[in-house]
Amino acid sequence: MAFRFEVLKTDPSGARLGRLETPHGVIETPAFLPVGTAATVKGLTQTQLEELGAQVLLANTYHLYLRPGHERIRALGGLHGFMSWPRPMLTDSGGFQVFSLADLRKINDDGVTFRSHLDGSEHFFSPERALEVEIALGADLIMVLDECIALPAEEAATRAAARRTLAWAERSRAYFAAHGDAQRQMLMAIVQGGASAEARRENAEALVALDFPGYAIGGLAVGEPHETTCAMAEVVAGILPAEKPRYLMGVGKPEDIADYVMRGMDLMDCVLPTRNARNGCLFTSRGRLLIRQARYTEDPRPPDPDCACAVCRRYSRAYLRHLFVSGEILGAVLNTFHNVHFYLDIMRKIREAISFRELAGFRAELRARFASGPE
RNA sequence: GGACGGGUGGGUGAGCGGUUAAAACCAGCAGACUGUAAAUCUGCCGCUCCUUGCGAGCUACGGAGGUUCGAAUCCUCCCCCGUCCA
Repeated sequence: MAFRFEVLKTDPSGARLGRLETPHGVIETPAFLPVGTAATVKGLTQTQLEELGAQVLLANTYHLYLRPGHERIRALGGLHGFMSWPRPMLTDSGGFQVFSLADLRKINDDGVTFRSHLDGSEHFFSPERALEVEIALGADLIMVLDECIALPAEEAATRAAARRTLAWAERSRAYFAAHGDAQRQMLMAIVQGGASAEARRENAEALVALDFPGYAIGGLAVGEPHETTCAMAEVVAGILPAEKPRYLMGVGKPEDIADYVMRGMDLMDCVLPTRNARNGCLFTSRGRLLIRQARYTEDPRPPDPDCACAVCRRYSRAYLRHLFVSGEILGAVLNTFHNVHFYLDIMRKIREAISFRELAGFRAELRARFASGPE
């Protein structure tokens, strides 16, 4: 059995400590996935990611299909061989691009027609086509194509997107049964339903009936209040089978992550640590630190005095500010290294807290410190 | 000594009679970023005041005069800078 998920321990809060076995190794959950859309976590080498303890990376089906092309990647050893990443990978289907590239696509029940942001050419993605590409890419965990809508949304639009996502999940399952290999890849369904508890519940129940080996919750963290995100995660978690992994897509802010874990989430990914790093925002145990600010010009302290990462052990705020302000590429690298460390470290501490059954206390402490502000 | 071309806000540099406190870019200051079209985007960026308003006053386009209802824009003189000719 190539894939096996096991819940080792639960916390009174609802958090789960688990292990997900994949063909490329074990993922200890809850886990955070650094985002490597174009087969690279922008700014970091694979060696650095290994040092940081990244267990699993996310890449993007749509972007890699456009460039360099999935067949090319297949011929070069799949995603793992191509990018030289020995550990587990997950590919997102392109469903998020339905949302983020809304101006460049048309959608109907058959699938999505994208106009490439690279050269304007048209490309049709159906649930089957997305899977064909994902099978070629060869990630361990692969996602069904879904329709991710913007929030707030009308109830009718919400339900239509959820219904379409469900129909596509069914087609995806059939296609994967015929063309995929369940020993090699785990196909995960995505629950939609916007900010409507009723739509979420209905969608989750229908998807559970299709018996996927794992489930994701999509369409959240697109601008709605944190309470809504939590409420939706909670509703869906109550329906998903306890013995299968759960992936909350696209979250979240550091101070919110424990809240999602407490709703029973096992996997999470987010561009915040990497994108914000490139834009000069460092996450520290005492909140966000905008390295460009004039106050750090002569500050000899490390970004986060309580951080043990290689950047904080070696470099000052003054130096990182200089690099950022000068547009030096090393600034982006060091900031990214620190931020990814920060996220992975939070998850490590969360796993530890669950094993001691004290996640609620850890969460409260994390939030309070994070809100105190740097200095 | 002569002939041209120039001197604009922290910098580069538009404007060439009124809608110009003065384009644009850079620098500076601040903010945003949630399954990455992002090393991106947004706001502020002469001074002072307040009832913070598409508010009021002041100062400003090398210097001094002048023309005009009105000048960074036109005229005169002066001072600088560049290129070329002696």
